[in-house]
Amino acid sequence: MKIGELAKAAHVEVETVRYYERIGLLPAPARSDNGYRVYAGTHLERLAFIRHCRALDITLADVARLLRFVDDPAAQCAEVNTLIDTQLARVRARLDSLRTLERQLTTLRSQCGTPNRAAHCGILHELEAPALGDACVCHGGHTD
Amino acid sequence: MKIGELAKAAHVEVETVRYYERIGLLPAPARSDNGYRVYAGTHLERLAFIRHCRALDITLADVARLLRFVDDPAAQCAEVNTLIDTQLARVRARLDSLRTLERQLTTLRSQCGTPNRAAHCGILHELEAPALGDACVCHGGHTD
DNA sequence: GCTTGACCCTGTAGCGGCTACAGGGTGTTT
DNA sequence: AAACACCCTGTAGCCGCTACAGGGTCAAGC
Repeated sequence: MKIGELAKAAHVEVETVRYYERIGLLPAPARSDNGYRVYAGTHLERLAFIRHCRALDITLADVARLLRFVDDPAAQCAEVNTLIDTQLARVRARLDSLRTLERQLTTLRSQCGTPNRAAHCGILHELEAPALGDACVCHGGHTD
Repeated sequence: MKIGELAKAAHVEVETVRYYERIGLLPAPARSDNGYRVYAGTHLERLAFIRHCRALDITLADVARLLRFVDDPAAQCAEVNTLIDTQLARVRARLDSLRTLERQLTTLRSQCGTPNRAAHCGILHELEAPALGDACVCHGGHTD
């Protein structure tokens, strides 16, 4: 399998495959006489594993950690649980902050009904508010 | 006001202030005899404006656009509304995808009750599944 | 046999939004 | 006079790719 075929099979860009090799996530494959990379089925499996993790927004550093378990089936997998838990906590924290952000932006948006001169624009006015030490509609009572 | 004082007042790193100047968001201030930057109140206002926008996760490119309205109070502010709407749409899209992600990770996490050998770890097993063309618990029936 | 086009190679730079140095100068305090 | 906090410029690093530039290789069609 050449790199283009591998990439297509895994729905990944060719450059991404080379990138994963460069950072050591994907082992360097054999080369044919002309210098082209030649991949085996195990490479596709590993690449699919990586992409599956990435679809779950797991960092490449954590993917590397998970791959160590793939490579060492006899190891205890407690760290795998911890890693998924941490990832879940990260996602939930980000969810919380995005929910807050949504509220803030909605409130901010409601400050401008009909477009106006910038000088009287409710949105710009609110964005400027904390600069003057006032409270703003989007960030509750405090100016941060 | 020296850069350290400005930074402290706006709860920003000194490097960030210099960075904003370098990319043209913050106008270059006057310099004192020793070459130190000397800031006026308007700089603090502008910096607070930028940070307020950043707290709302508005990109620096969009902040630059907003600042143009601050600088030109006679302009029509319709673009401001559009910009906030776009930002809100971005946040909501990200919220959707994070909610999906949370479900997927929760399902994945449930695959491992008690830590085990990696060879029998339900989580690793599920992460490997699509590599073998099987369905995985986290991504529904299809293999992505 | 010569061109076209699709593919492959290496190496490097860019994205955003900072952050962190290195290697220097300045200014106040002890 | 030394210690320390602050300031300066310039550059490189973070993440996870993506996009070149500048080449080589190979099969198909004329």
